[in-house]
Amino acid sequence: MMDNCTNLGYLLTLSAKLMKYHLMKQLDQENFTVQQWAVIKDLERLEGLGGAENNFMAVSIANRLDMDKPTISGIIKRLLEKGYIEKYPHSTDKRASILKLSAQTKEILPRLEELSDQTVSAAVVDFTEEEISQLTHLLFRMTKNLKEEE
Amino acid sequence: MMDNCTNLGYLLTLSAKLMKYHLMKQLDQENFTVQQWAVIKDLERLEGLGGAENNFMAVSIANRLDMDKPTISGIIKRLLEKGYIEKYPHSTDKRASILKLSAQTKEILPRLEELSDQTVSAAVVDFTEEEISQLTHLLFRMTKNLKEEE
DNA sequence: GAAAAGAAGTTAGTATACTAACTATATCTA
DNA sequence: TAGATATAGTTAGTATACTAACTTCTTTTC
Repeated sequence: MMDNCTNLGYLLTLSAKLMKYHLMKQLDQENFTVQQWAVIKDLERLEGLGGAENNFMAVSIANRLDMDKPTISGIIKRLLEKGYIEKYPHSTDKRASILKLSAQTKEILPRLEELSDQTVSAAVVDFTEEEISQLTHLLFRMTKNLKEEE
Repeated sequence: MMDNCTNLGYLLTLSAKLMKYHLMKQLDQENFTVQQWAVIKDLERLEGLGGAENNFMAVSIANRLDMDKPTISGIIKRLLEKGYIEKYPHSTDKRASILKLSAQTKEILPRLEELSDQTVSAAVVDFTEEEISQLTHLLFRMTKNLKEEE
């Protein structure tokens, strides 16, 4: 039982690392990192839903993507520098900013989506639909267990 | 299909990150990082097998743990600084060093093992033996697919 | 046996993940 | 309404993951 668990921890870490590395290689073609893509993807989803401006604050993005504030602060800084997102003042909170995707980014989004999908597809190339569902379900439960441990 | 794949990528990354964070918290009690523990664990396993001295070179450890040379170089440097490992000259290759666990580290190993096992156990607390085997198997296949993509 | 190619490890740089501490602003409490 | 507490975001520091380039040494080639 314990041997299996140790192997599980190692395989989880290794598979996530390999997946991230492959995705990094793909996104690098368009000058994005994996984390930058995750932020872009999150903003796209929220813009599609048309939610309140508070959803576009750095702290909200950080919460949704399970990131630390200094981490999201740095990522946003670099996305602003690259012109991939734009920053607007919050209507009532002077501390906060509202972040939006730039036109340039919206234009390239389908391409990034494609690159991302290719990576995951390559990882499960020989999986059945049921196996993919199973893996997703098991990972979700694991995530839930770990979050409850906090 | 594509939605499920996107969710899979996200869950894989998230679960690995949560697992690593929990392990980090545990190992921090003994002033180890997750990567340092992985290196220690790898050396312990090899010392147990009593293999050739080449197995204890930095490049060999890097290969076994799927790490880059600069990365392993930095980790080993910090482990040496902490006194957790010791460095000896290679018998024939002046470029290389042989790395061994210090007595201090060997003493604390059972404790680190326990902390590590606790983390993984917490993640699969409500899993059956079969589910753990299944998850391990699916992750292994995913890893294999991604490595073949290189 | 000398030159070319390859390998072990390090350095420099960028991006991130995290803790701790900070500034400025908002909210809560007595 | 003033002081206490909390929050949004940033800075500083450490550790890591990666690319590129470097030094030193070993192996291969002609």
